[in-house]
Amino acid sequence: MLEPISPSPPALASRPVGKEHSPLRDKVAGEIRAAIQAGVFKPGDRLVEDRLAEQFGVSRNPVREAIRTLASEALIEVTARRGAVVASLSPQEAEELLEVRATLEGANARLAARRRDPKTIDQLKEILARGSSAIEAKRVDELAALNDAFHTHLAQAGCNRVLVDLMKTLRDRSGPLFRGIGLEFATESWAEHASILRAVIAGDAELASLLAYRHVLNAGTRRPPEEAG
Amino acid sequence: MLEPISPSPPALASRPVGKEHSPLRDKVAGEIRAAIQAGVFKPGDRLVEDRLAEQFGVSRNPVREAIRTLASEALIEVTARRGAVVASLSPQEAEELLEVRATLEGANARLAARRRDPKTIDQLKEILARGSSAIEAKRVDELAALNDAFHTHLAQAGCNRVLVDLMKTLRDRSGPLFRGIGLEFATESWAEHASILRAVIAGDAELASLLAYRHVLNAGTRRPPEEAG
DNA sequence: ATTATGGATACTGTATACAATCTCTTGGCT
DNA sequence: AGCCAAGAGATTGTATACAGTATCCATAAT
Repeated sequence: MLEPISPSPPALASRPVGKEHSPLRDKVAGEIRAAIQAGVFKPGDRLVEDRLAEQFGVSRNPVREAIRTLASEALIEVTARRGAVVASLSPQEAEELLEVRATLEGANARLAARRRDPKTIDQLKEILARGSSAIEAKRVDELAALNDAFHTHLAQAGCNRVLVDLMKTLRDRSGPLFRGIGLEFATESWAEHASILRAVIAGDAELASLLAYRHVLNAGTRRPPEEAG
Repeated sequence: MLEPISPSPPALASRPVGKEHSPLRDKVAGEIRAAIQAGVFKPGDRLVEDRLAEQFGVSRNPVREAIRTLASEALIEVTARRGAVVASLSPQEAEELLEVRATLEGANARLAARRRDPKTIDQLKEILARGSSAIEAKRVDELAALNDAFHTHLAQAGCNRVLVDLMKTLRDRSGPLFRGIGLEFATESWAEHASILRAVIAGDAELASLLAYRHVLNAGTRRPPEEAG
């Protein structure tokens, strides 16, 4: 998670002839994002450029560019000449965020139900099944990834790229709210996923929209206001 | 628009002791943003770091950071090792973008109607009146700014900061679609603003939402698919 | 003519250096 | 003891340098 980023995955012999390697700023941004999602970097933690640069084995420049990107995603908060800290969600902000997410998830579910793309629906069924198994077997740790997969594929089913990108950003941003969720919560949440998918398959756009909207708000209310900013 | 950015507005004698000056990256980002909105930089135009740095009288570093920010806002498109170009909106993308904008404007109008903040409503009335005058006097050039002001204040009336920021970003992003609008279009659009505000004042949340939603979509359909990407 | 090939040029990616500013501590004063 | 000031250290802001790629054009071969 916090190890140096080799200039390129040293695949075979030596391949400094970068061909399909992404810029360091992207790798760094990805690492920091992952660290925030995983809770390695907690809300309020300072992100010191020198420190990050050293940890990743790069210069400060890619780090600074990564910071700008993450700031635009509201995952971190940057104050001029004072540096960046991991964003905190005040109860107020959390509520606002969930309201917007709910609205967009609702709009997307409506689109998905109108479209009913068989391929994507099959993938959603598959994910749903895997989630159910995980819950039955009480493998809670897998559920965060499966939840993300479900929402990602549902977004794809809506087939609106602007919406896909926005929902992903908002989902990442609201991530800290849902870390370390219990089995009980996960079960309810997963049942809601099933209902949403049923409505989508049935082509019931308004029901799908309403269920998706409430799914997000429900998730918020199940979780008491915490993580003050 | 494209003149050098002095390290700080050279107010009095010399004030290198920066106190309330913003970083160059922000000024540069602002300048580029403005240039895109104003049509000085057109969709597809390349943004060469060296060139920008020289034009603004700064080094490439602030320019690069500004580019990351603008890329996150989807105002420009960056390809690794190939640089940045001003974003183009394909008809498909434009439609998707307007659908999302309409959804969010609708959600926001609903919130605004529930809240009915007197102060903000007064400001909206004022803006509406000024726009009407401008239309009567056929001062079309003022309308872009007034339109933005109306939507900005309507967003404030909704009182959801997440929504405010998102809608602003999407509005900027859809800006190129509405450049150089005719008086006829502006008149229709402004009449819709009046209806929305009436619904908000009446506290009719569902009507306000519907009108705001349609207002955005109407604006899109009045304008034939153009600006291919 | 068309397509390859080579190299020159332009541009982006990354690192390093220095300046400006902030933060925190130390010392002195009341 | 408590508070203000000065200075040292830490950190961000900006500029510059160089390396790695991409792009373009001239030239040559088919």
